[in-house]
Amino acid sequence: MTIRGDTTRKRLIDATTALVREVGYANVRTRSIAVAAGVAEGTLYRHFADKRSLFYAAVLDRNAPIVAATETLPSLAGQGTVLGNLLEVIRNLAQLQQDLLPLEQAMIADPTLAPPLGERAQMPLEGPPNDIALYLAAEQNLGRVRAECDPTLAAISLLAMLFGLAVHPVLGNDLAESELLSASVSYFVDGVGVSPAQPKLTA
Amino acid sequence: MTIRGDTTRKRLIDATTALVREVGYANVRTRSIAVAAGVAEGTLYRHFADKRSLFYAAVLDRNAPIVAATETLPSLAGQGTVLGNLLEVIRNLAQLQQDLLPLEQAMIADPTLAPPLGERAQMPLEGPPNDIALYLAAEQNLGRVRAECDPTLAAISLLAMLFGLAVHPVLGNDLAESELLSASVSYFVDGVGVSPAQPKLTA
Amino acid sequence: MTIRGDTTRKRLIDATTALVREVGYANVRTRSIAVAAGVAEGTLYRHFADKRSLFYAAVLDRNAPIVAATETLPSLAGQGTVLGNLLEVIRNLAQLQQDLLPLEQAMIADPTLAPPLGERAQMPLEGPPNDIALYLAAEQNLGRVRAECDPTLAAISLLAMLFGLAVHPVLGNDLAESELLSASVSYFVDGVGVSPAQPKLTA
Amino acid sequence: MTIRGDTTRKRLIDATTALVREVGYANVRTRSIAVAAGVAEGTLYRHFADKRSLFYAAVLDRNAPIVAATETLPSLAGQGTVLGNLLEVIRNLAQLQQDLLPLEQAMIADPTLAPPLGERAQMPLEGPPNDIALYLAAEQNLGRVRAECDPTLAAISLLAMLFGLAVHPVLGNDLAESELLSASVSYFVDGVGVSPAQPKLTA
DNA sequence: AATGAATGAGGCTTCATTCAT
DNA sequence: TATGAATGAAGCCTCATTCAT
Repeated sequence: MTIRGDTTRKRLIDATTALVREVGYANVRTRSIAVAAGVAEGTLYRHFADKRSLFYAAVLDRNAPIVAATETLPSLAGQGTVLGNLLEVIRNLAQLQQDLLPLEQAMIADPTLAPPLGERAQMPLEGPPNDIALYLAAEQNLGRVRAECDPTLAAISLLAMLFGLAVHPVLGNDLAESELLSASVSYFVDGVGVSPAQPKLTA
Repeated sequence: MTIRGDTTRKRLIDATTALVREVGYANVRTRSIAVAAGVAEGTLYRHFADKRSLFYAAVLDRNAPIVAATETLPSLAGQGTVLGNLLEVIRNLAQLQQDLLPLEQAMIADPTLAPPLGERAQMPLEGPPNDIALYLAAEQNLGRVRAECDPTLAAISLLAMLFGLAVHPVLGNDLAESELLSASVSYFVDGVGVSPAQPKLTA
Repeated sequence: MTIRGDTTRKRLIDATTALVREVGYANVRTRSIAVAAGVAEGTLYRHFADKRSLFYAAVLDRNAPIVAATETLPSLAGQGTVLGNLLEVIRNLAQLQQDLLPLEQAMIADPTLAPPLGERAQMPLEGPPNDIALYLAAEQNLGRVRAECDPTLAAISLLAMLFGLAVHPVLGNDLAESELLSASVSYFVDGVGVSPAQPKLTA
Repeated sequence: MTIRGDTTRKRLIDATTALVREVGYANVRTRSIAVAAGVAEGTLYRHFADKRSLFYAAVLDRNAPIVAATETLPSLAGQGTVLGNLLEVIRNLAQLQQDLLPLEQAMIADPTLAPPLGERAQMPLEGPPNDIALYLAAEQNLGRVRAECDPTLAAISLLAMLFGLAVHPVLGNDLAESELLSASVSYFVDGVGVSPAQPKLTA
């Protein structure tokens, strides 16, 4: 592809992301995408096999920085506090998810959009759960995470909570900075209960 | 409505719910609904103004038992354990959500489906967050939930987690009975971290 | 189907036949068909799965009288003259082929239109070649057709000639009544050559 | 045209012929032609005004050898046998027609492809009917063809038969060598009938 | 109330052709 | 001359909805 071609491709992806966020995938028309991208409708099909493929390209495009953002998490084990480290990462993810979420939502709501096997590996959140699980395991070795905790299940729980919070429009759009998010992560790390039977001592 | 009419209405709703779960809202056709319900296409419009209304009726229909499922929770404060009480309720919700979730998903993914103002009050999960918050507050008064915990935020966190777990097809379909769910609730109550600065001893 | 439905179906088929003859299959638009039939475009798809199916239905519809036209031929063996009998049948076929030919042409020119296996048995000319072969065999038994003649090959030859004549716009549209047609059949029966080595005697 | 240009032109024509034979004219895309010819899509329009012109060029290209194939026929009058001479020519034509036929078919099936007036004169089979008619007339003078035979009509009949046989996929692809073809020509020359009223004895 | 044929707007996609490089 | 990205008109088909029966 030439520079011109790459530019067009990028504009199509950006237009798609923006439109999905605005009106939802089901209401995004190829016509609208073309108009928003400033190209002819037919041009879309020089760059993507069909509407669905463009949609995936958009998801993957947006996902890259998200995956990258959690890659460094495991190396932070032992530094700062567990809560601080997780909160930092989750905030990052929350921020980036703003773009990704509507796209991901559509995929969940419409089985037809199930990703082709070849691309599933790079789909959203493939990296983060793993990175978070690795981090929790590392902290577990250092005694800063409870021994009974299953790092994998815990990572899924945490991300599920983030997803749930992001989806439900309880608050405005500033989830990343919201008190709700930090409170949630705090509950995840420290729990809400007071369990006398479990004397949590020092690490 | 005659008896026959009520029956038809119910069959249309059930057919809708089933189809949404099977193929996703985006792929549910009024034709399919009519066929599944065993009526003619035109009949649908005798019972519902349009497809969207039928969809809402289905959501409300499925939401009722979910709302009921948490109603008794606040009265359980002080009995059993916090973890046990929450787990029981969450499992119930997970079970009941199987029908509702796909419908709710569609509503979130497609702005066009934003509920008409008149019906918004009865929309999903209006009851549960409140009931759970009431319960947590009651337990807080009893000293079984940490004082720093905000009952409302905590209730939202917990349900967000449930929602996230239910939506993402991480495991099989039996979330209600899964280890993942109980582990998640456990982390919510007890936390994953070992916080030296907070010697949880007193009640 | 109701009477109303059958009527619509017939009108669609007639419109298709007419349009194919006028502009060729490749240039027939579903829109044009609908307009010509006096129905909405969508109606077409209540009666036929797609454009191709409508096309087939039209072919089969037109083919029926053609097949019928040759069915009585074998029973004429021994009556009149061979030339007369064949000419009569061929003229009939030429007449009827006026509608069918453009449809058949399209099918030959476009491999995409190859008939589904289920319908192939009823495709054009399945009957005629057989009927003509039977007739020639019967005449052969009566000594009015040369013993060296292979009835099947001969039937194919004759129909091929008819097809070729019909396709090539050598003359106007009145092939059935043309001198060319009768001359051709005459050559087929009597030959153009004068072969001294083959003393054709009495029957 | 430079040498390169001529080569490209030839490759485009060959690619077109090959594609029409493989997938049918209706399914030949300018894109496919360009790919098959190993050039860019735009290049096609440097050598031909449009797709239709390329198509005609291909027809003419393939028609040349066919026209040539019958040129010597008239001079063979009186030599060998009438059947032998015609069979030889028809076999040649059958062989050569393999490329031309699909192209010609498309032209017949699609009125849109009616040749521009300027090129009509050189259209397919302009030579053969004439050559064959000349040959038959010459043989008629020699007494080897029946006096009642109209050479022009007979030539058309014979070629129509060839066309019909070639178009209909009755047998495999080797019509030129098939028994069907030789039998057909034989019927044309000697007839299938035994006509008592016409004692063919003299030359 | 029920039926199901008919409607028709509009979506996705194709593809011959153009044009800047 | 060649390239190939871009164009945009137009086709086939879908499907929620209407309406005569």
